[in-house]
Formats: sequence, C-alpha cells, structure tokens
Amino acid sequence: MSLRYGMLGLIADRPSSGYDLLQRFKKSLANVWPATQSQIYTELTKLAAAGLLAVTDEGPRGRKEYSITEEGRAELRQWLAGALPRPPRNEMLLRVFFLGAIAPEQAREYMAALETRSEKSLAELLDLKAAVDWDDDDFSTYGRIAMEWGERYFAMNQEWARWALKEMAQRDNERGR
Amino acid sequence: MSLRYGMLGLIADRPSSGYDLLQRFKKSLANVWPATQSQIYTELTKLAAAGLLAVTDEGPRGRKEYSITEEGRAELRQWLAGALPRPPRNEMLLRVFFLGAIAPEQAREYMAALETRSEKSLAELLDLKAAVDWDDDDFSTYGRIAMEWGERYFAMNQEWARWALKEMAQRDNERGR
DNA sequence: CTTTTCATGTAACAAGTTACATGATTTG
DNA sequence: CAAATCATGTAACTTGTTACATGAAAAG
Repeated sequence: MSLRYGMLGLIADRPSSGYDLLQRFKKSLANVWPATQSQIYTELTKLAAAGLLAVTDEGPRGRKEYSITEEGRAELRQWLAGALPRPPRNEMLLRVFFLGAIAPEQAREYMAALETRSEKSLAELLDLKAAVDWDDDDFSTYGRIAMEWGERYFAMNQEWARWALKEMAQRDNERGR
Repeated sequence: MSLRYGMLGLIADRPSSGYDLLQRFKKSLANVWPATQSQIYTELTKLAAAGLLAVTDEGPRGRKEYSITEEGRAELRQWLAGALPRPPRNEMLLRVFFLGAIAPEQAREYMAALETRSEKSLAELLDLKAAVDWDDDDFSTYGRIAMEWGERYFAMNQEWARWALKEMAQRDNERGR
C-alpha cells in the first residue's frame, strides 16, 4: 500500500515517467522502500485510472510523463497525517532468537557479519551524503533528516553487534571452564 | 518465508500446538515477527506435510502438539547459516521524505508522535525485561541480546526524533525572518 | 448455565516478487 | 550496425491480512 504513496510523493515533487520513477526509487528510496519495475508500471496505471495522477506529456518510445492531480495531493496528505505505521518485521532479529540452534562459532559469524555490514552501510551512506548536492527545499531538508536516521541506525547496529559478540564470548568462556 | 523458520525455531526450543505457538508469538516475537492465527495453522499443516514437523501428542479439543524432526532442524540451521537478510522496508522513514507536502505544524506533529512512541516502546520493553525470568539457556541468552537491540533502537529513535524537531524548528524560524 | 478460553480450520483479498515479453532510440 | 539505454506492459507465484466458521472444555 505504501508503494502508491511513495510514487505519489515523488511525482508531487516532480512529474516523472515510469522509467524516471524506477531510477528515483533506486537512487533515493532504495533502502527505505524498494520498488520493482513491474510494480511501478502496474501502479501507475491504477493511479491514473483513479484520477490521482494524470498523463501530462508524451515523449519518444511511448514515454508517458505523469503529474499529480489535486485528488492525488489530497490522498498523499491524508496518508501523511494518518496513524503512525507499525514497525516492520525484522528477520535479522528473528534469527538472533534462534542462534542457539547452531554452533557457537557459526553464531559468532552471524553477528560478525552484521557488524561488518553495518559498518559498510554507514560508509556508503556517508559517501552518498557527500555526493548529493543539498538544496534547501523541502525534499532536501527531509531527505537529510531521513539520512541522519540511517547514520544513527547503522552506528547503533554496529555497536550493538560488537557488544553482543563480547557477551557471547564471555558466555562461551564461562561454559568452557 | 521467515514465518516457517520462526515456527521451527520456537518448536525446536519446545514442542507446541498451534494455539501455544500463537501465544508464544504474541508474547516473545510480537515486535519482531507478528503472526496471525490463520497463518500459523496453515503453515503448521504444510510443515508437517513436508516432514519438518511431526504430531507427537494429541490432547482434548482436538489439540495437536508438534515437535521438530531432524529434517526440520536441518532446515532451521540452514536458514540461520544463510546469507544476511536484507533490511526491511521502512514506512515510517518513507513518510519523512514527503513531509514537505503537509503544513509544517503537521510535520512537527508526526515527528513528535514518533518521539512519544519511541519513549513508550522503550518503557514497555524495560517492563517486559524486568518481568521475564531469565535463564541461562540459549533461548534466554539470545533473547536478551535481541532485547538489547530493542532498547538501543528505541533510544536511538527517540533521540533522532528530538534532533529532527530542533532542525525543523530552526528552519521554520529562518524562513519566518 | 453462561462466559471465557482453548482449539482448529478455510476463503477471499491485497501486496510484493520473479520472470517473461516486446520494441524504439541513442551512442560508439 | 551492434550494444546500451530507454520505455512499457503482463502473468504466475508467494506471502501476508481479514474475515468467516465451528465447536469442545473449563471456570465462575
């Protein structure tokens, strides 16, 4: 359901074709709300049929550029003002619960991989942050706020994984005695 | 797909009926991997048909108790040792990107609600932590590690939301001038 | 004897993924 | 002219949600 709002939000910022949207999803929303090509085109048709988007230009190779309508804007605002979304399922944590089912060494590897990935993700995010040319429009402002969340999130994960590895090592030691 | 492993993991720890599983999901995995009654019973049937679980006891009111089989254990281990899961979609953050589409006051309310909820979730988690009687078995050990993640996560979210509110206020002030 | 809890199951729907399928235009 | 990029669309499948449907046993 959020896909449609992601699309509405991007198009509200700037009119786009399906292809444009696909690139924009990849570039700016990949880590927040991935979308596939197939999904985007299907939803585009539905949104246009519902009157939330309208084709405002056509280009070569059948390119259709969509713009948001007033109804679309209203729908977007309603979503933004709605009840807080519930936190998503977390497969990474689910696995942690069951780490007792594998050998301690393998469990350690899992946590170590999480630590490494968090570190890498953080580095990538910082690169991206440096590469983007930040405006002072709404989209940039809130984009920076979202990015700040990512930085804090990855840093937290890294620290937690490191802490967990220590806890696990300590427990293994005590057992060894 | 993870549902089945969540079920396998719980049953590996202790044989359970569908009803038991439903309670256990609610009690310990609700925030990590919610599961509905309908899903659980459907999957239980499939897992038994696939030989990953077996009915090892029957009680009153048609109660069937399932235990994990060796094949089931192997399947669980394989999942645990597999590639890292990708981070989930994040609707909460997706909304942040588009906060420019509503009035500043409403955007402020959204962030304030996030802050409040994080604080509340953290408090609830700490209550739960105090209520559980922690063993030193695997399940408790990794349960505590997962809970630690929750604590850090909610704290991080609260701090971030507070920071974002300041950023937003500052920007509004600058614009007002 | 009434309500709550225990207990299981099915069906319709919504959202997301993967794979298939096609073709025009631009660039080297 | 060959390859890359632009551009759109459909179908089958998987996962998850909501609602429907039923009934036995325990507790007050």
